[in-house]
Amino acid sequence: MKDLFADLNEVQKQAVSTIEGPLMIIAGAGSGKTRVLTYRIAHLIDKGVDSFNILALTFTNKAAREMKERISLLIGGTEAKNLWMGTFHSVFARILRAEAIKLGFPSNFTIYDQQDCINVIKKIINELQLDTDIYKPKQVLGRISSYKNNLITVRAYFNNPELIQADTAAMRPKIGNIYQAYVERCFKSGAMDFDDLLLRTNELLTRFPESLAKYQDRFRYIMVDEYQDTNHSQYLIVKALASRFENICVVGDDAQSIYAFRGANIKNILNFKKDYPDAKIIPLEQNYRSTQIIVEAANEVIAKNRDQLEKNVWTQNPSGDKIPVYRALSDADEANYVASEIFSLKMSQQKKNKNFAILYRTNAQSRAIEEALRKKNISYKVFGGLSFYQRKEIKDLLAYLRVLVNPKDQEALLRIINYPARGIGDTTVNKLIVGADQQQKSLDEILNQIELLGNSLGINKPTIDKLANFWTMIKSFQVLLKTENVYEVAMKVAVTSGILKTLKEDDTPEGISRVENIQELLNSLQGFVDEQTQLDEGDSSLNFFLENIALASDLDSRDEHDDKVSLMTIHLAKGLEFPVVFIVGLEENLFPSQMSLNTRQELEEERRLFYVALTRAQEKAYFTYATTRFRWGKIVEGEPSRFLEEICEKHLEILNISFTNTIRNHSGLNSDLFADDFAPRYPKSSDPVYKKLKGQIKPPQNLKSISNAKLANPVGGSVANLKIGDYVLHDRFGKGKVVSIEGDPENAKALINFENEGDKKLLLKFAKLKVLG
DNA sequence: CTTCGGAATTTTTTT
DNA sequence: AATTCCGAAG
Repeated sequence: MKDLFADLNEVQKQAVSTIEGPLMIIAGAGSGKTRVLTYRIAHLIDKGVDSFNILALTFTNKAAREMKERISLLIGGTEAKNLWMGTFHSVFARILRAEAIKLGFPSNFTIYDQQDCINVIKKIINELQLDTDIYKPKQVLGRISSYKNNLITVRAYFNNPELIQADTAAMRPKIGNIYQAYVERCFKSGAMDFDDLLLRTNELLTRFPESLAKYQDRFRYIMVDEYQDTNHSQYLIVKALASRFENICVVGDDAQSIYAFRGANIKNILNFKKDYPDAKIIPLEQNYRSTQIIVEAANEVIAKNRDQLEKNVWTQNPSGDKIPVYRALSDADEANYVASEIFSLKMSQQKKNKNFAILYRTNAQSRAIEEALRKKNISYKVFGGLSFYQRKEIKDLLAYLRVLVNPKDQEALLRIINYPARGIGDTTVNKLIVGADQQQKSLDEILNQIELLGNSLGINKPTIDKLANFWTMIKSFQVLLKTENVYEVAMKVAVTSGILKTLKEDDTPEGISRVENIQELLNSLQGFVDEQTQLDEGDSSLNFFLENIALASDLDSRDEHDDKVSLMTIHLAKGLEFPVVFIVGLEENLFPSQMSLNTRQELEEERRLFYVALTRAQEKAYFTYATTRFRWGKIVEGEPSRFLEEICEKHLEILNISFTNTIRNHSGLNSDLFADDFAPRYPKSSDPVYKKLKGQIKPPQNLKSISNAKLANPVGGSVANLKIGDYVLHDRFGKGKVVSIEGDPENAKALINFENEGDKKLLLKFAKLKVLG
């Protein structure tokens, strides 16, 4: 066993060796937090603590896996095997599987992702005959989610006049009814959403003292990483579990709290000392990651925030390069600058692709950058955005698998009942739903007896047969599942259901890629089976596979051996580090986001986000912004982000025109700003409620948007005379050859064969093509 | 019941 | 620009 203390500084040693009682480690950016955590766990085990009694909650599953590996290396042997490590969601999902029956859920409950939730809410809003302009499904879900995260159940909601009052004041008095219907429907479907995984865990621990005792006894040592981003629900779980032994160690940095929008409560970390008056607090302030310039610049920005714990992050590292600031003329220009900078650093300093990260505020920004990197043949990987498992074809096949595991999963069932098309239309589906409602049965129970019940539901004979056939097919898959492994079953499903056949009929590039995606899903099932069967206590059930997917994040698939530039949102970059980091799109209304300018709290979160972004960089950071950018199908003008102003100029290397000349005076926030945390949100004037109630009120004009007509049409003479056989250059698709042209001159479309992208049909008016000579 | 095409709507961040 | 929604024709 290796000497655990040899490569730690004094403060880190203290943090590692304090193992009893409550402890809060305030870990500044780059201060060796992960090292402390791993060593601390290794130290615990070294001191004779059974790894079975340790619970460590991390932010991603991948972080957990890696930490576990490192611990195994430190202590050797298989001691670390029993460690329970993972995200809140995955750890408690596992516990809930074992305990679900107590809560009235089947142990094979489904986990609904956000899209599933939104679909359920949409249906409810329609059924209640409410207006989806006022009750926007996504917003409603956000509201429900925040209730759940604050442990406000439906009953608690209706018992709380203040909440009802707040929603009524916001012109949305029916939120409670939607909430109620939503919870009922999830329950009937045997489904939990992400928030339920935490809420129901709380329910389990409060309603069943014996369960509480069991897990308190098991988890004698608890560690929570990224504590600043826990929400109230998570906070209560931790508190309940830790209350017996109080061996609770939380690690976090209030300056890096960036998930308030999904309920994270920065007060959890700010109030730790109140919860545990005996708590030791150890600040880790020495940064080992970044150059002095980067650390100082980051400190300058974060200092503008009012709500924070005092700390002083410093470094002994070399001072390093100034941070270049590039002012781009457009998003494409910005992307090209980044790409050529990467190219030249690779040449001059032998850097690898994987040494670079490009960080942005919104996923949509990746497009322009991808294009620029492709042009320079720099290989990259985009994280986040629309993930593999959210693609339609994947969700379709997964829906079949979900129904096999949990036939009550209504969302999945409705998704596949007529896909591929088998003549079961909306009319029939509605009859089924109404029938199920009247008879107090679930859809699968109706389908089980469809031949008996169909007539009384007003379904005609041929349709009954179709339903019966469909259901027999599902049943046959279920039988198969008893003897065959999940890969074989999924394969069978893909073929027998007709999914593969339907997809193969489409031979457009998109269609072909859909088939490939299905293939990839099948491969990953195969991989899952192989992996799980090799493990001693592997679980190769379909149920477990689906759970893994539901809770997987895109980051979990990150492979350090892959030599690729990483593109991701700043949120996703939390906890990572890269030698060179580009922070792009530093413009007002983009970063800080337009949506975050209403309250001081929101603006401060954007600033923390900036802090996170900058502190990812080890050797060199770059800032870029664009004066015009393609957004929402329009060209929009932008001005430099206020965050650039907040950094002392001596740390910056202004590459072209000084932004300080162009910067406006940011008076700070928009109108009625200093809204309090819990003040009810009154609808803004742009809110549809106002339009509905008071007739057409003009929304505030976006001052910055320029009419499309002038700029987006640089066709000029050249493209107007486009002929078949011409070679053209497209902003995104690159070089291509014109195959055909159709339509009147005003709205002419051209079919173009692009070298890298295949055939595309483009409207010339918008395509911004350059004809190559 | 299905399919197709035009219209409307949309953009923050995610376990 | 891209996705989703909706209505009409088949």
